[in-house]
Amino acid sequence: MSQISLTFPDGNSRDYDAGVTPAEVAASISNSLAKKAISATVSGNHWDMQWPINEDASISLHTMKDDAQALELIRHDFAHVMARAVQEIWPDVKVTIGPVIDNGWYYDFDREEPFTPEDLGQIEAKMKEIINKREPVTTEIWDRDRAVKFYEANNEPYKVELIEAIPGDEPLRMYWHGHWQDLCRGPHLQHTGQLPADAFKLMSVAGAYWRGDSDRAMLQRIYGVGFQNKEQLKKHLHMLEEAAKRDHRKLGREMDLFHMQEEAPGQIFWHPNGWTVYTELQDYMRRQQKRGGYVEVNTPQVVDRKLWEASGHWEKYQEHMFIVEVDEEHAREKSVNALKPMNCPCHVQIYNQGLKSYRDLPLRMAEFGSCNRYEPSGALHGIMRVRGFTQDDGHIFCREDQIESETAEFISFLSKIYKDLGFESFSVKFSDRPEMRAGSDEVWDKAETALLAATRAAGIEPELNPGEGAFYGPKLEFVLTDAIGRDWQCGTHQVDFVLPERLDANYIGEDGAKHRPVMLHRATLGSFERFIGILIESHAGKLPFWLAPRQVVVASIVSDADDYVQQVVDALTAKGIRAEADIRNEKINYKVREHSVGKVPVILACGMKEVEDGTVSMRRLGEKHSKVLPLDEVAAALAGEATPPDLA
RNA sequence: GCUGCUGUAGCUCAGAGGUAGAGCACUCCCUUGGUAAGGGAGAGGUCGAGAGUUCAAUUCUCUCCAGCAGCACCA
Repeated sequence: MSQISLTFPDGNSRDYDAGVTPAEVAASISNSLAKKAISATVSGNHWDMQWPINEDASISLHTMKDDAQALELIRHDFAHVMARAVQEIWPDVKVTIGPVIDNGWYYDFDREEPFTPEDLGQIEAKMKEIINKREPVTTEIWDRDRAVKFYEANNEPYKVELIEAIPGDEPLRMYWHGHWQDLCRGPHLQHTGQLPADAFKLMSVAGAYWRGDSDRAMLQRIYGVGFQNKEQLKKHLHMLEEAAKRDHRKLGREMDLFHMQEEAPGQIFWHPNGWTVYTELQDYMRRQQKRGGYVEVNTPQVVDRKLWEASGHWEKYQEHMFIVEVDEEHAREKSVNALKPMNCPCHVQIYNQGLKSYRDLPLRMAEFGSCNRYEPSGALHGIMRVRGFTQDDGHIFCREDQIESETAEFISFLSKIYKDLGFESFSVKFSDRPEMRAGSDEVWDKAETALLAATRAAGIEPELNPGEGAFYGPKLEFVLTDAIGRDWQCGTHQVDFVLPERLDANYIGEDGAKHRPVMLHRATLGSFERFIGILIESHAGKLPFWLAPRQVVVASIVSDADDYVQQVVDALTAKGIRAEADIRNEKINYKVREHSVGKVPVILACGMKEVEDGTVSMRRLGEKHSKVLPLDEVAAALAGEATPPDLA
């Protein structure tokens, strides 16, 4: 038998017979390592303890102390054990797939009856039973025919379909967890007893389409979370509880920012506090846009379907538009209109007024564009996904050779703004051509190449998001995450060769001939609604002082200080600070508590001592102690903090 | 839109086949209190909407509406 050489992390190497498994390698080192080992990395690949190694390689053996490998294996094995538990309890349930995700795993099942929360408890108990049996995990390679026949015999149509979708004729790997088996790429743990029976929890059941296709069967998905030990599980569950406190829907109520109600689903009633945040942010954006060389415009809300047909939106998005029909009773002719679902076609209309010269390009046109989209009911989510919203929209009409510089400029424009708003880092995704699209492949090639090159030139290597582009062009998405880690697209930058063509936009070039401009669609915040939702969650309601709707509450400790409180409020207001008096007949403790819950950043308490000395007792949100300071000093300092970052 | 769950006072929630309760918030009174809830009294609800079963429905059934989680969608 031929020999191979395995190199260990410490640089030493040893010879083994070809076909040696990591389990045998571990055993050759020590008994305890053989027991503790969970998997190996062999020449960079995560390797099952049972898989043979046939050539020279580097090898490192993993134990539960190696977080990345341990968590992957634990969660993956939990998924299998859960599926086995489900089939042991309900043998008629059909299995599908069960991947590892952040913090845990899920597994999709086909079962007539829905799983209930009580079922989850039963499944957990069965899982613990399986884990405690410490049964070996074993693997075998099968050919396709055998696997297909096996699953057909076991009445597992989803597995048959999965196998048939695997290209080529490669042999398939099967895994056994005790007597239960599943088609699986692996790797897995050595035996079920390596799973921490006290470090997992089944979280929820939800529907999910088979293969992510809404035309196919709706399966039942069970989500679980799993960790190396009980403490980490506890920590995770605690983190979820804390995250729930940052939910913008909850804080929106506590801070009296906005509300929503049945009569206007997916639309927001902004209260004075929330509207203060909104307008403060809008003022900031307006200043940024001016500096960025944009001209601001405004366009109609109700627009005849003819324009949407011309732009191509009618065909693709008709179902998702609010339709406004005007009948003969109201007008001489019947017309069908749509509430503007986006601003681009309207901006082209402005562009198309008068002849444009190449000297006019790039033309950067911005609008705080109010849009309405009839979003599917299930998509609505607080103020993050709504049916009525305002984009900080903009379209840059430019020449092809300006795409790169305009993209670079936008990325730096956006980065500066995100930084000002407290987001030092964000992820960038590049989405290319979707299946249903307008424009020829040549045009798409051109647009994708240009956008990607420009992004890389700006020093960003985006994550690829295949097939997720807009119907008229590829896009960059600037993604932020909410309190519990859900991703939300905020900023976007899209290259579009299609709309200018459809809506016949052009300019006169240096050569005196007509040319087609390129349109760059871009939004920085995305929509004020979503961005404010993210802002609230990421700051846990403690907005930066300049954005805080109520910046200072001046509270009297005794009623003899009421007049002084009013003087303090006046002094702060004169400096542009949003200050209000609280001279209610309540104890200072009560006032402090109430305004802390309301996330007011600064409370200035005034008793007779402060009245006599011309001072205030300042307490900042979250701090335990207060400081007595001269009023002038406090007013000057707070005025500085109240200045937006771009004006400071 | 799909699967599942939920809908009772402004908020958080309890409740039962015989037309409802708590805490906080609100109003009034007492209290002038030094940094996260002082005390008392009062007011407040077509129990999401509609239909059905029943002597009787807020409670059971169905339909619709809205919300929550996930999926699908996201110009």
